[in-house]
Amino acid sequence: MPELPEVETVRRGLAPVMEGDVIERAQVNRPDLRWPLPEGMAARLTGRRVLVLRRRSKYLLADLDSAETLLVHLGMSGRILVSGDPLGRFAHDHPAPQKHDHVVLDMAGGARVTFNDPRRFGAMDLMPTAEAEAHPLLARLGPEPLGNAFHEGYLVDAIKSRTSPVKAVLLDQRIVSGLGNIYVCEALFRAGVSPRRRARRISARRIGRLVPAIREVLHDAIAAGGSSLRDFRQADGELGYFQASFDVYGREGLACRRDGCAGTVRRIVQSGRSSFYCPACQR
DNA sequence: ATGTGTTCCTGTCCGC
DNA sequence: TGCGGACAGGAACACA
Repeated sequence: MPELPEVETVRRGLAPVMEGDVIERAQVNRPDLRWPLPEGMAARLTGRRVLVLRRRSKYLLADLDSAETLLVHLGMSGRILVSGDPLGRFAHDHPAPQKHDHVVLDMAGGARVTFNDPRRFGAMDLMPTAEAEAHPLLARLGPEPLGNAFHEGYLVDAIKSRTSPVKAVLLDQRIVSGLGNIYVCEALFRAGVSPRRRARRISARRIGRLVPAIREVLHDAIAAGGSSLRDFRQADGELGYFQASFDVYGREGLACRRDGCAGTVRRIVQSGRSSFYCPACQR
């Protein structure tokens, strides 16, 4: 579910109530998500001050004053909601507990941070802050798509041996980290590249269009507070609204939105996932 | 090394 | 209303 823009939206919502504040109480309602939760997680979080809330790819990282870092991944259906914020930035009252509220953090300042994940594809872990980048889930991630290390020369080199369709290659987090099914489809549309095209068969010139297309669609989505399909919410419970700007994702059978294009958006399945594209303007 | 299919889990939607 | 099947924003894992 949440891709980079949604995770960044959550981070921006959580940072004002978590950074600098102390976790007064940590309630852990089940022993596992995708994997077992770390040993003694509740005790290791209780009384700890959150120094910084960072994002790496689709992971949230909270650096604590115990020199440990809490890693959170939202999987497909994970949500984090804030309530009870005394400064009025979020709902003042705590809502009734919901099914699948797996972890609840009460901050000393009054805010409550609730992690809810029906499908439990999400994950949490705790590690020494100094070893965060070496964590197995983070160590092999490719560059951030919005960072300086992601550029035309890098991408040309990274995919030059890849014979898979570019759609599958851009979903590979080792190539570039943070894209998911929606934003790969949308970026390929903006760049005019077919999701079916073999990665190594894309000219450098067209890769030169793909890189800014990826950056732009992510920037646009972050500015819109992410995309809300089914269950994504910003930390304050509001819906993101980027889904209204989708050109192809979920638009099977509808008219291509590019000016002057008479094409119809198609859906195909590639390595088990839906791809949406306009066959008339993506080559 | 690279490519592909399966799997984890719950919920929703659509057709009958 | 109920039931079965398809599908869902991820990504580790097993195996060709």
